[in-house]
This record gives sequence, C-alpha cells and structure tokens, in this order.
Amino acid sequence: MTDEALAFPTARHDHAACIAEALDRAERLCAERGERLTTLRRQVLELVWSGHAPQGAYDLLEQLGQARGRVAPPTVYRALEFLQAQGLIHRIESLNAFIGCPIPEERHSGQFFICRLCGLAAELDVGAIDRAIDREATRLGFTIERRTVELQGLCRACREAQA
Amino acid sequence: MTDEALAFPTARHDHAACIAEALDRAERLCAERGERLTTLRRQVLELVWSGHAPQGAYDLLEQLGQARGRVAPPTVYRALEFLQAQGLIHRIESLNAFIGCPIPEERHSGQFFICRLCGLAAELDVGAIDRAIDREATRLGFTIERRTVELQGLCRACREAQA
DNA sequence: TCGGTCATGTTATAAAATAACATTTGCGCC
DNA sequence: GGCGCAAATGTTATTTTATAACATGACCGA
Ligand SMILES: [Zn+2]
Ligand SMILES: [Zn+2]
Ligand SMILES: [Zn+2]
Ligand SMILES: [Zn+2]
Repeated sequence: MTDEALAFPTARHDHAACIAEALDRAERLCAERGERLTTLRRQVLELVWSGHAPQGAYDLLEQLGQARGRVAPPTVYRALEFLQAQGLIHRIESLNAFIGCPIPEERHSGQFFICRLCGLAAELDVGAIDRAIDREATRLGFTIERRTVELQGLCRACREAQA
Repeated sequence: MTDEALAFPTARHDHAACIAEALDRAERLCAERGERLTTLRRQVLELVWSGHAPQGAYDLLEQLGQARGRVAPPTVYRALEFLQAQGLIHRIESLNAFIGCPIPEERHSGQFFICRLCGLAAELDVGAIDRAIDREATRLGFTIERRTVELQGLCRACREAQA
C-alpha cells in the first residue's frame, strides 16, 4: 500500500512497507476490537500480503509449512476465516484466492481489478459502481448483503508490454 | 423467462414456458452457429433451467444420472463448458453453480442478484453498472476481459416474508 | 490454581474440477 | 453405401479446494 492503496500496484514500490503497514494496522485494529491476532493469524496475514496477487489457500498452506513444520488445511482455513471476519483480507471468488485489504478499518466489499498476466490485483472502492448497483437493487426490492465485483483482464503495464 | 427475462423470477410464473423457450432459443442459436446441441448438452441445459436457482455441477450430475445411468463428472463439465462457450449459461462464481441465460443471443456478462433464502437468481444487464465499471477501468488503464458481478441478499418476497 | 473459553492440532472426508486415454458418433467425401 | 477424420462422449484416476469431528493446548479471569 503505502499511499497507492486503492490503485493498481506499481511494479517497483516499497512492498516491504506495504507488509509492515498492513501488519501494523491489523495489530491496532484487533487490539481496538479485543480480538486476538495470534502468531499463526499474523503469519498467515503476512503470507497473504507477500505480494499484490491473490494467494490460494494451499499455496499459503505450503509456505506456512516452511515456517512451522507440517500444517493441515484447517489451520490455514481457520486463520483465513478470522482474517476475513476482521476485514483484513478479501476472498476473490473467481480465483478461489485471498488478498490483503488496504483499508480494513472500514467495512466494505471492494471491486477487484485482476490482471491475468502479472496476476496483480487492485482493490478499489468506487462509489459510482456501488451506487449503480444500489439503484438497481432498490428497483428490484432486493436487499444486498454481500457484493462480489471482480474484473479480470490486462493491467496497463501488461497491455503495453503485449503490443 | 417468458417476458420477465431480466427481472426477478416471480413465484408463480409459467416455468414450463421458460424451459421450452430456453431450449428453443438454444436450438436456433446453435443451428445458426453451426454448433451441435447434442442430446446430452440439451439435457444438461434443460436441467440447468429446471428452476431459476443456480445449479451445482454435481447436482446436475446426479439428476443426469436418472435419465442416463452412471455419469461421470467430465460428462457434465464438458457439457457445461460448451453451454458456457455458447453463452447459454453463466457460471456463478460465488456459488460454484450454473444458471441459464435468458438472452443468449447477445454476448454479455450480466449482473446476478441472488436470494440466500429462496435461492432464486435474477440476471440483469444494467448499462449504468457496466458503464461505472468501464469508467474506472479506463482511469486505471485496465482492459476488462471478464466481469463477475454477483450480489447476494434477500429478494423482495423473502424480505417481506421475514418481517 | 481452577475452570471455562477460545485457538490450534489431527485425522478423515467431502465437494468441485480436471487430466489422460479409450471408444463412439456424426459427417463430408468418394 | 463405405471410408476416414474430427468432434463428442465414456472411463478411470487424480488434483484441487474446503469442511467435519474430535483431541489437545494456551490464555484469562475468578
Ligand atoms: Zn506492495
Ligand atoms: Zn478491502
Ligand atoms: Zn421460469
Ligand atoms: Zn446472460
């Protein structure tokens, strides 16, 4: 993150700072809420934040295995469930994968732009998109509880590299 | 469908007509395109259209097993792949399920409003939503290839029944 | 330090999807 | 009609993703 939260992650930004900031915010948030960000949960969050590309649960599982020996699926899934409940990560439905949330303080669903070449994903929270959806829901009499907005394609860098 | 295409399916509409129309349009479309809507594919499409709730691949597999004995997963998945390629069905990512498309003639992604109580799903193609997303993509320099917009919650009927 | 709750470990299994190869079917061509 | 190819389906095995159920351990207040 570090300032480019809610934009497409640039190729060369200080990602160590992203990770550090994400972990700090997670600590603060959990403290405020009286929730326990245990070592395991913190490790999983750190792994999710290892890049700006969504991470699969079994990738995380394997990486986690390096840090601690032998880890079973429920270990990772439970941590992911906690992190999701706290709004610290989002699940990308179209990829069966997870990504860190740059603005965990506010509850939201976000819109995800995901590049199929470099794998990077940008989370945005564009009011205009939400409002267009809300208007339609109102017209239908539909009460929205959960939103999934995922756009896949090519990011600017990858499209330019293509040509 | 039968007229209420792109609206929330009403509790008591002539669903037999929906199915018949969907199958007719599929026949016509495939004929136009020189594609083969085989018996198997037609059966799977009919099963997907058995209601307006998204159907899981293994549900379809089981139902298909009634018509023909012993069916293996690839059989159903291949039919679903074909139907998707022809735009006759959409995959609902957040449910790992499939639903019939009411307007298969036009290529589109659609927005899905899915009720968590009755399970019904409405496909809409709201220009305002697409445009709001497109504007953001342009701003980012992102080229969209595939859209996933799924809203889950309560339909009007279920919300009213709740109260 | 006791007792309860929440977190994690462990084992097994369910659910969803695909790979790889064999067989059959449909269809144009002779 | 019979031949040969390509597409569709069958078959078997396996991969990937996710959860159920129960055991053990850590933390925290009384
Ligand atoms: Zn970063
Ligand atoms: Zn977010
Ligand atoms: Zn109907
Ligand atoms: Zn559609």
